[in-house]
Amino acid sequence: MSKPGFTRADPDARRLSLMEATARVLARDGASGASVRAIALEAGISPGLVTHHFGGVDALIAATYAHVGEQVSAALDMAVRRAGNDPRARLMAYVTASFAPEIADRGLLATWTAFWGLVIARGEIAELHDAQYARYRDELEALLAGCGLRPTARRRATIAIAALVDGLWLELCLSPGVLDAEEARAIAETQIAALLAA
Amino acid sequence: MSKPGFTRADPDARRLSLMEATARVLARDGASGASVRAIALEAGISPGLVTHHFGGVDALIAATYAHVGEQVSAALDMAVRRAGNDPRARLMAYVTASFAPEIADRGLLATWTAFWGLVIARGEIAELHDAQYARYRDELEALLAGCGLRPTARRRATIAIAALVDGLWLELCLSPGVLDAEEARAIAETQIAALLAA
DNA sequence: TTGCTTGTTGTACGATCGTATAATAGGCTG
DNA sequence: CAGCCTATTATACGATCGTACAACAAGCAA
Repeated sequence: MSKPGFTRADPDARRLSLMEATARVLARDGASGASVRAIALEAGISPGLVTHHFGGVDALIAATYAHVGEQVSAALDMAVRRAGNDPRARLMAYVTASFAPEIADRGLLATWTAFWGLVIARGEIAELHDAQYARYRDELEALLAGCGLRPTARRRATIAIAALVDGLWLELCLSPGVLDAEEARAIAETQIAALLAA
Repeated sequence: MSKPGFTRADPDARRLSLMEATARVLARDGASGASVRAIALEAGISPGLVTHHFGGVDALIAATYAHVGEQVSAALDMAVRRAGNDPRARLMAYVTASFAPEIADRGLLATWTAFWGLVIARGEIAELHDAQYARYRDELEALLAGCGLRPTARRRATIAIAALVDGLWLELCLSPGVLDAEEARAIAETQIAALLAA
């Protein structure tokens, strides 16, 4: 029983740990610091594995974006499930969860920022963003439907709330001193109330 | 009268042309493509001039951000001035101008994205963002005051509208297919009406 | 145990990065 | 015209980039 020089991991597990390492590097050093070597060092493995498992750095960042998006989506869904059955409470839980410390996080913004940079530089990646954002909007629209908003008004209300939440989230990440999560929640609640009253 | 190998430009003019070249490169190739050599090539000068005039690439990008911010601010002010004297019309002109093709532009988003990346990687640059965004919010708040919004409600209304406009602008840049400038304007108008009615 | 598959490492290569530096030359001053 | 100032160029250097590739070894199958 000699100690092995390295452990042979399941490919999926290795891919997962690489994506998590990428997210950490992105959060710490920003997009320009997310090199293959830095990510491999963070994950505790050799740089060559990035090519082996993902074929390239762009693909790894794209996969990381998708993975982080899944996590965020899961966290929001969890918040909705915990909110009980009242439609209005469910909607507010969804929105409020976006301002929780784990979501309105500068590191998470770094992941998004890096990905937006890829969207611009390489057009084909834009489809990934569109798909992810469409799903986000669909969930929001379903919650709005539950609140009794009539179908013709749903589309614009969905876009409005999504934009408002995105803007509040962005400012919460970039300038935490300007407003806090509670105020963001209060602002969102006021606007949502106005939308549902119409 | 022999043709000169290069023209000796006024330092301020050269700095300006370098910032404009940086914005173009950022728009075309994204943050990762904005290297000293690429920018110098775009500006039609030698790479060494970047160091000479700005001392480094980060400073050039920061200066470009400030410059582009000035231009955007000027464009919004111009829209307000053209709107006449009606306070409500002035506010809507300010907001609507944010969705104009020159502002809701993917290239402009690239500049912002690159800068947000710097904000994360190098904390001292965050102050520049805070200052710029504070000025933006101040202008918005002044327009809201003109509409007769009582002082205690101004702060939150300002943040709400700023966030909404930012979110709409972001989505307009990233996924032009989802909504257009006119729909963004209509959504903003509805929300603003609700805020002013309260 | 033996053999095979393949995850993993380490190294190496060419390209490109940011920046420092010396030489060049435009353009104004006297 | 002579002379200075400095914007500008061209080159060079070390570091780091992404990726390719061959050798190694972990772990399962037989």
